[in-house]
Amino acid sequence: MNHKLSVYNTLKRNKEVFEPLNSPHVGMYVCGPTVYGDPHLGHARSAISFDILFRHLLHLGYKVRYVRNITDVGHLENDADAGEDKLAKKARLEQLEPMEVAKYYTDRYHDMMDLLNVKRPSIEPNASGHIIEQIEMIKQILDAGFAYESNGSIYFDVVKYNQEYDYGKLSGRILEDLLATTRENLEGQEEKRNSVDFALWKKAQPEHIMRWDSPWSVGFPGWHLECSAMGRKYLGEQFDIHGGGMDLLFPHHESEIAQSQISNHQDPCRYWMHNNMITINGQKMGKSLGNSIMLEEFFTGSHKLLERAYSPMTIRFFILQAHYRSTLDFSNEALQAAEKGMKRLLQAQKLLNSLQAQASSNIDTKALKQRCEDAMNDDLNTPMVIAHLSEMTRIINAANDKKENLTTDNIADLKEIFATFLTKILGIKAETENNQSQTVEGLMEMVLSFRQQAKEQKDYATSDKIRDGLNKLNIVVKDGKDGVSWVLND
RNA sequence: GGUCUCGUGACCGAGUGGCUAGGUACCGGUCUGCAAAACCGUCGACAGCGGUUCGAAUCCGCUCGAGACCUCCA
Repeated sequence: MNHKLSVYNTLKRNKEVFEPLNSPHVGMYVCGPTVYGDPHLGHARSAISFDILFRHLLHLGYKVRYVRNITDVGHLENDADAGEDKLAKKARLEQLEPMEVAKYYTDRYHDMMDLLNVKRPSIEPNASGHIIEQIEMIKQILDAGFAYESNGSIYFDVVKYNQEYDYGKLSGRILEDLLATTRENLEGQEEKRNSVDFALWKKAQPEHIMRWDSPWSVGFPGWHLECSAMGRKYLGEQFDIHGGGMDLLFPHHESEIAQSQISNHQDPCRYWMHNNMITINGQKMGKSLGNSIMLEEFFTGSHKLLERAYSPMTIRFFILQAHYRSTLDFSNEALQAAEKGMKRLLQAQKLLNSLQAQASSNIDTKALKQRCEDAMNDDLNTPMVIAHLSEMTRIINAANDKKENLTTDNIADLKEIFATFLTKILGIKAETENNQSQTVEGLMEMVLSFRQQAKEQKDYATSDKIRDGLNKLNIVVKDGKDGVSWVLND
């Protein structure tokens, strides 16, 4: 097994060699979506970033249990007691059962992730299905004396915690600063001892639909608790990797650490990994800013900022062209550049099957493969892998033009490299043909034979008419030196 | 206001001291009845100022600019 993988650990603010607690097993938890809205580009970035990690760990031979939750309860609208459960609020607006909304958007999320070729996690627990585990954890924290009850709600005592532990070790926050900079206009703070305290359990208001019984009140769990409870249940008191978007770093992940320290007497995980945001005109794309573009809008082109539709694979490749810890700026131009670049790689991969081998070569394909391995092992440097694949694409094309020699072994190596890195790890594959492709194939062959006939008779008026007509149907005819071919633009 | 991150050629985006990724666009070429596509090639940058160093996009300082978190957020 290759042990050279290093990852950037937010906790240490440095790259570290990855060493699992119980090799070859790896436990990995990633914060999943809140299912009260349609998935947008940001969801894709997080899911794809950790999909790459998942795939690479599998490639390295690890046995990975990948847990990604579905948040279907718990998030308060704000920290005030007026905070109505997000799902319930949405449900009221749409006159639907809360769980109906959750199911609908969970399915939507799955559909979009499938299109993006994101592997499904090993376990995908719902917060609503783990109320008992969450109550159990609250009891432990209460017993330890780090939480208190106030009017039926339970709060985590952050100030007390910070006297023995470090609330801020992950996010770099300093408690004094937090206490000094808390906003004054938030209401409902009177239940808390300190403004920084966060809810473990909230008593439900009468109009609150989603509610569960507990020793303290009929209510619902606080918003940091589900990940701690479900992570512990499925991965143990301490596991290897916890991931999520950078915007979850504080207070969500910081609070998870506090909860685990008290209930499990240790950090929940050893490596914290965070993907960066997607920006639009330099600003974070986010639901609250109202500037997010839904994934379906990309696939159909139905958004005013989109010049046209972009396929799921284009979106995936676009995301992988940037490192997961960098911000990535959206633009039509960048998307189209990604699309062309991706098609070029896929074309080269296809070309490998028809390449003629030569007796000797001065291309070192073993070294090229190692460079791809090294790039992935260096904190998942997917843009570097793509750069290497582009270099190989140039070589493949040159070999196809008889300007470069490749041996049988070279070609086999290249096939393996593309299959491993492009297909298996980056998860980039040719868009699936439509199911009528056989018919279309036959039709095209026939139409193009007519055109060929016209051309041979120098009847260019007819041949161009055929070509222009096909163009209008988004079929591009390509006259190459080895005959005619065509492609259906999407 | 506090904490932090970032500023790379027309655009996106790698690169933590010397060998100056990659993609797209542009331009040139190959191919072609023409065109498109495809392929090949070239050009092109490190926000500004100062410092450290034999040598800096890369380290340090300052200035300017952008952004993130501190409130639900991938």
